[in-house]
Parts: sequence; C-alpha cells; structure tokens
Amino acid sequence: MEGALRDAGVRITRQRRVLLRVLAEAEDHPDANELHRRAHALDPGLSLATVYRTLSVLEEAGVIDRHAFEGKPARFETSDRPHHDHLIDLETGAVIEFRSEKIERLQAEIAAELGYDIVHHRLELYGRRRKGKAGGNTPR
Amino acid sequence: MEGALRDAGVRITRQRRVLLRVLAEAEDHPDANELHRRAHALDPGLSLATVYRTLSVLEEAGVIDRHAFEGKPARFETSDRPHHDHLIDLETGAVIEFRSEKIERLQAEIAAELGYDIVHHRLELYGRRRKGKAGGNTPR
DNA sequence: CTTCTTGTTGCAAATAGTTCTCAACTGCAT
DNA sequence: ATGCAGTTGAGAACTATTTGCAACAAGAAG
Ligand SMILES: [Mn+2]
Ligand SMILES: [Mn+2]
Ligand SMILES: [Zn+2]
Ligand SMILES: [Zn+2]
Repeated sequence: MEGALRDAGVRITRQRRVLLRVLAEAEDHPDANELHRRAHALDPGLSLATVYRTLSVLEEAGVIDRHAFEGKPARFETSDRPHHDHLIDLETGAVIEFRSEKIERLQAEIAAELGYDIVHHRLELYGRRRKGKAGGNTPR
Repeated sequence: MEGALRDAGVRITRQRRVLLRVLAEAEDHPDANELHRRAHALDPGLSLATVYRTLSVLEEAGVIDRHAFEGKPARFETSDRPHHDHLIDLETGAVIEFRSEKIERLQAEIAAELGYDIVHHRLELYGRRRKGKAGGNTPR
C-alpha cells in the first residue's frame, strides 16, 4: 500500500505511516478527530492539521473514502474493500454497511438516460430499529 | 400553506411570508445566501440570521427540504412536489432531478432486512455529461 | 555518507457556513 | 387595547477544515 503511494509521488513520512496504520486497523468509520486521537498513541506530536492534510492526500490517491453523513464531521475508511453504502441508526449513530447490486445498476441506468456517466454517488439511509415483530439484524 | 404553518404553532411574520414566497417561486435549489439575496428585494433589512432560522423552522414543519450536496452549502426547495433525488453535474454544478420507484422500493427492502425503518434517505449521483454518441437529455 | 531540493509538518491564524446571545420588537390570543 | 411568548437584527461564537509560514526531513543525486 505504501508502494502504491510512493509510485503516485507521495512521500512516506513517519506521520503518514502512522495514519495509514491507524486507518488500516480501524473497523469503524472514524472522523479526523478520532483518527488524531488514535494516531497520538503511536506518535504524539502528530498534529491535527497533518491528519487533515494526509486524509486529503490519501483520498486523492484513492486509498481511502470520505463520507459526510448528516450534520456530523467527515468520516473515513480504507477503500480496499468493495464498494458499499451506509445505513445510519438515528438513535445510536451506528453505521451499518450494505451493498445492493440492483441499486448500483439502476443508478447507472438512470444517469445514462439523463445523458450522464456517474463519477461517484452517495446513498445513505437514515432510520431507526424496527420495533415490530419479525425482521431483524440476523446475527452472524 | 401559511394555514398549515399557523396550525403547527408557527407565527406568520413579515419576513417568514417573504421567505415562503421566495421559496415558492424558486425553480432551482438556492442556498441560504441566495435566498437572502432574493428576499432582500422584497424586504431589505431581513437578516441572514433570520433566513437561517426560518429555514430551520420550515424544515421542521416539513414544508421544505434541505439538501447538503458535496462540499457546497445547504440548498433548499419546497416539499410540495413528490419526492425525488438528484444528479449533480460535476462540471456545471447543474442539479437534475429524477425519481426511481424501484430504487425507493429497494431501499425500503434493504432497511427492512437489516431490521430498520427508513426515516429518510439521501441519494445523490455525481457525474459528467456523457461524450459518447447516443443517450441524452431529451429536451422537452 | 553528505548534500541539495522540495515536499511535509506544527502552530497558529484564517475561513466558511451556520448557530447562538441578547435586547428590542411584534404577532396574536385575550 | 394589552400582555407576553415568540421573533428579529446585529454581531459574536462555533465547528470543521484549510492555509501561511518557518523549521524540518524524505529521498534523489553525487
Ligand atoms: Mn463503510
Ligand atoms: Mn429537487
Ligand atoms: Zn453505492
Ligand atoms: Zn429517493
């Protein structure tokens, strides 16, 4: 992963290495502040400004994705996994991932009909746990 | 429309009447600043703070929708027309509306499978005009 | 290994968009 | 006409993020 960056002409500094690691180990969708806090453990002195700058660099290099959910500050995640969209639990703030081949396809069709090629999109569902009987988050 | 607001316990002030009118006449998706500029014509002295406050009130009353497109400031539109989503032209910034019953349905299904009820969602396509041969924005 | 060039960093100050504080006002129920 | 809770204008405050600048360090060159 560092190789890919180096090839893209991105210098590998101590702070970038740390952030890459923090991002790689993250299982959630941390925001800049949280990333700064986590990185702080491995490298005190790494500034928040650098976190922001590095996130922009990594985003442009295509190794991370930035999500701006309703209101809240931007959140990040590595883009090594396949594309997916998000469902946000309005009560707990939990972020649940999902992927719908059908929706992806429909989006492309719609854009095409309008004479456009999709560069990227944003699909976010905001909801609350269904109180009713069935359904349910099938535990793995 | 004012009646509905009054019933919701919202006082009808001169500035709110102006903004409601500006919003009703808008055919695009203006942001707070633009709304302020337009309202200024009908009522100089109407402050930007009031524009923001009124927009929040109207949003909560459910008479307008707020859209936060990539990066740019929030944009608004009356919610009297049926629900739709947006395609943003990355080059011109143009906002094109569309509606897909299928996608709406799929979203509900996905949420249901995850054990959720959708409160609202956000679907935005960001793209560029297709250079290729066919397709195309059928002019009306 | 030393040097050199240029990208990178930390800090603080700057932005942009939006919200809040507070005293002066006003819609509107009585 | 009165009274008061809700609303407004002006500006300060805020939040998230960006930027200017001088010190610093990656890594190509020698
Ligand atoms: Mn994700
Ligand atoms: Mn619209
Ligand atoms: Zn998607
Ligand atoms: Zn929709």
